[in-house]
Amino acid sequence: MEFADRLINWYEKNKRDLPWRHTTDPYKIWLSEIILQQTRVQQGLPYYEKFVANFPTVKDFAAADIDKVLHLWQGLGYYSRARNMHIAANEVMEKWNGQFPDNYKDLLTLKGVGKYTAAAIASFGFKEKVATVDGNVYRVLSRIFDIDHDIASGKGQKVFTEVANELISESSPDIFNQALMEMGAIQCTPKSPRCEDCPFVQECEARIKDIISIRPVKLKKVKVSNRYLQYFVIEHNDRFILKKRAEGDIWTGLYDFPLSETADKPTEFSTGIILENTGLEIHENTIFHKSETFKHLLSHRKLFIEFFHVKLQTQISIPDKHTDYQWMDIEEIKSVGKPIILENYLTKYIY
DNA sequence: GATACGTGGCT
DNA sequence: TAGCCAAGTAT
Repeated sequence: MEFADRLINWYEKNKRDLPWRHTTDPYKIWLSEIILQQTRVQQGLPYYEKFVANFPTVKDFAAADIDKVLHLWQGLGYYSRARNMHIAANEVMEKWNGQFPDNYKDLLTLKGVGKYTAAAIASFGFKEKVATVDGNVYRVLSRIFDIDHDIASGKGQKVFTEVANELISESSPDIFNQALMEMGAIQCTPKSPRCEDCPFVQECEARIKDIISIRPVKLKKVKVSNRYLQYFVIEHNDRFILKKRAEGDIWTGLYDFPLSETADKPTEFSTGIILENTGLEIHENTIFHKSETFKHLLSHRKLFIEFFHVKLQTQISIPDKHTDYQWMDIEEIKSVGKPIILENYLTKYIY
């Protein structure tokens, strides 16, 4: 039997029942694929359900308030995905008359839709014969065929894409793509792959050479650096000062508190820092509570975060130069997207 | 091509 | 613990 047929045969017997596998609606395929980028199925599932329920069509998504989109996305990470989806939804409405492009090339023009996602929508939604090449595919193909190209390199990605497009099923490219990724997800896993009942155990070159643990080859190593943040949780009459985070840094578009960042671990609390960074006159005796230091890991940063809860005795107005600051009550705070570490703090000390 | 961009699970 | 990884894309 051909590679594709054996793969699909395995898939039909072993596949998981996932909601986006019951639709060919390109909008829902798009939703699921963006959500699943760099994200485990178990983490993404509830978000998919939420987004489908809140925005049944791309028109609903396009018309939504970006703050609502980011709130729904809260906790999923890589928030540019949500911002780009909002842009892409509007592109679909304006440039494509509300209909998703029906081919790989045109799908690629949508914001946030790269090679993988364009191939996924084109094949799952329109049965176009184009291979989806994701982390699972790299792993499965690198092992079965002992391909030792670095998967982070452009050359490597080209090679894997060519191999996948040679293997892809003529009649069922969509099922083939699902099957190859499913193989990587539940059979040919990064650690402790289930080789015993793998349909390709006989010819898997990495298995034969006993080099499974070093396939795929991934050379790039992310360097993690530290950042030290001090947040000022300024309260008056059950309201708090929040600000929307600007472009060009982590958590763009989410809301957080006035902030002081230092290059090194902060040694002591300084009211001067608050004044300098928030423009707000705060005094030592108004500090109601200083939190423990929260450690928060991003993929490329290690954050050390302290929260200073300040209860103002008299109302102050926000200085003119801080137009991005605003007073919000608890209900408003709950309605906007925030970094998960802020949500954790709020749940522990404020809500 | 290198780097930025989240969060949570697993070892 | 620290590191790796999970259906990537933009710049």
